[in-house]
Amino acid sequence: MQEKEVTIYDLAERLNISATTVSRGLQDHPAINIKTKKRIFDLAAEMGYRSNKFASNLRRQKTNTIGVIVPRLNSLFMSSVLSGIERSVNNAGYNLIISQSFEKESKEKTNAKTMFNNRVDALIVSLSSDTADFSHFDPFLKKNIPIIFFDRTTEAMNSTTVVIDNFKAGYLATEHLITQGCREILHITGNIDRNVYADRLKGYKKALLDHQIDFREDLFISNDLSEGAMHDALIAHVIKRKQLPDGLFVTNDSAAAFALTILKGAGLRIPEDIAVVGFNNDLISRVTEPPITTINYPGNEMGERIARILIDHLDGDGNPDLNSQIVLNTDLIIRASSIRKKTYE
Amino acid sequence: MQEKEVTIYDLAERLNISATTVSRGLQDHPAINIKTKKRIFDLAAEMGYRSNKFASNLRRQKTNTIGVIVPRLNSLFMSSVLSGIERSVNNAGYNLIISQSFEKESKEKTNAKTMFNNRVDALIVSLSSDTADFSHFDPFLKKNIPIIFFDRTTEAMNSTTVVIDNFKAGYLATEHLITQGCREILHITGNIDRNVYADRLKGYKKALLDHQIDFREDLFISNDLSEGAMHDALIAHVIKRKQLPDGLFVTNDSAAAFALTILKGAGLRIPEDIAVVGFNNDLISRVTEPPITTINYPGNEMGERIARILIDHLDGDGNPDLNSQIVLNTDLIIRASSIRKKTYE
DNA sequence: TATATTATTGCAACCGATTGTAATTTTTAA
DNA sequence: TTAAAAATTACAATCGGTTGCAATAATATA
Repeated sequence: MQEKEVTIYDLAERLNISATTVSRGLQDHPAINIKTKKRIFDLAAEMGYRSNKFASNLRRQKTNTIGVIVPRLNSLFMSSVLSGIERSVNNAGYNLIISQSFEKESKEKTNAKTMFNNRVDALIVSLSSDTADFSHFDPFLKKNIPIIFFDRTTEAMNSTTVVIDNFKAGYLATEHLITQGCREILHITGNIDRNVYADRLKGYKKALLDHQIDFREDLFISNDLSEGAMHDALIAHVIKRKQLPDGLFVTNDSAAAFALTILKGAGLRIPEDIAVVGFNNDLISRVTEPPITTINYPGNEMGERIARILIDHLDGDGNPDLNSQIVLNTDLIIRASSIRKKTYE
Repeated sequence: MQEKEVTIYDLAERLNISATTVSRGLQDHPAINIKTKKRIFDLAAEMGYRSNKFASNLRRQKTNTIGVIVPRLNSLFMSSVLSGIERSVNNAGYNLIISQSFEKESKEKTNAKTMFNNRVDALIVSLSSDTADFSHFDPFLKKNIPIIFFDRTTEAMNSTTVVIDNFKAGYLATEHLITQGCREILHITGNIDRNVYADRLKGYKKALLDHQIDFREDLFISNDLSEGAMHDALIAHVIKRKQLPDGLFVTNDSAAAFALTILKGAGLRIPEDIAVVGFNNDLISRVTEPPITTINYPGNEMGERIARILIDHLDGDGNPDLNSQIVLNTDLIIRASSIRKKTYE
């Protein structure tokens, strides 16, 4: 039942030419006569030939595979990025192996090892929130396998990074809240060892500074952004203590949506009591009541950008200057969760 | 700079034994003396040896890779399933290649071809919504490569399928609305050539029947569940025509959330005017106002189940009875979007 | 001590494609 | 018509493990 696999030797035998010629013919090598190529392709199609990637990889020491390690797949942002990467990379003849770290350094290390053993030609990484040690990427560097970090990056390794301007985004979000009359703006974000959160925080602080508002430690919370964490943060630290801020800037839309729900559950009005701004422009930010003001995060564009850089590098002559810092632009998307002043006042 | 790759021949030479013994030693072959094994492992670690999967795959004609094709990654349900699959499959020493069809048959076909050429040991598929032709799976069948369909399945190929009881789920959702006093229940779902939507529709119809409510064609809409489609469906067909239903059962939570937002935007009260039930128990169903009653879809469990079946098959003696139909249980999760009667009435 | 068992290890072919170099054929130039 | 140049094609080694079978070493049995 199991059909025998067709090899270039089978094709060669049937065509009375050498396997070499078949191999070159299939690769459209210029040295092969066009008529011969046609005969090869025709027979290959007829016999249902498929190239054996392992033999090819083994010989060429290249896999045409790119590994991706991300914290999680389940956000609109992440799947947009992946979508962008996949499209570009596929067109260039590469495959993707995708894995999730589930925000854990240990899983990220395991994934990296797997990618390494699978001999990916390049690695694309968005770091897990608690990754502090980067030694799992050393093997790639040693073998000159390019790594690109995006979104959650690090300066600890000087690879290429692709990010948005998180500082600006944090600034815009905060300034918007200030413009809307907020003076006590709570900022809830992730592990500030991560660039994205650190930079947003810097933007937040700068906006406060520029508007003569003092930064207050008690208006800054760093947690894992889970529903439970948001609940604890808002209920225990804010609501029960009657330290009601008048603005809330949360570092992602899911967490912002949790926050919104929790605050409403506590009887607060959004945006009248507390104006809320999220981050990412995930679907979820548009279906809450009120919909959430957020930062647009151009995932697709980011993905395509990443792919292009890698492909140019891999298909080019591998020039080693693969450590540029690419910063994409972002915008603020204003929705009802933060509008407290008429624009035509 | 580029470090030379260490092979079993390097190890063999250093240990003064044959490559054969090294190979067997690394595989923990019983014929190899335990002391020899230790020497091999120690040296391997010291020299930074890594197995070359291509050479191994080439020789063994097996890749230890499992392919996954899904419509999209960006739903809590899908990423739960993948998470479940990945965990189990990783433990058993397999890798995953994941790709998205973006709900398009053409992309699904391309993905399938890629998987085939990458010689995955098995394929896991949730069909794109418009896949009507299944010939892209034929090559797998011919080569006895197992395929498991989950969620979006087909009976056109007799492979193993893993699904939830969509009929029951549809029934429960509908009956719940009826219990809440709804009599004109609009059902919006996807392409009913797909089992999931067809079965939910059957459940919907049966529930109506059991409660002496006639099925009305005008209370059934099949579309692509996008925001635009929901908008068109609700605005054009329902609201403008003043055919106000009193219940709405939407086949996934994102679409239900869109619907909720659109209806509220049109001035309708949920659940007083229209009670709403979604499907999947995605995060989004919990943050709308009101939160949406939905069907719990145990993604993780489904993923682990799929992985177990495959691994048992692959690691076992490949007994060919790989065409069972597995149906997982589901529940209704009641939230405010559908509660119109006090439970203690 | 001789012989039979059992435990270890190694030889050599093989998986299927790729590629430097050489050989052959075809085309062009003299 | 013949030598030189260009176009095609083929030989054979190579990539790095894997595995059937033979060979050798160690241990047990008579």
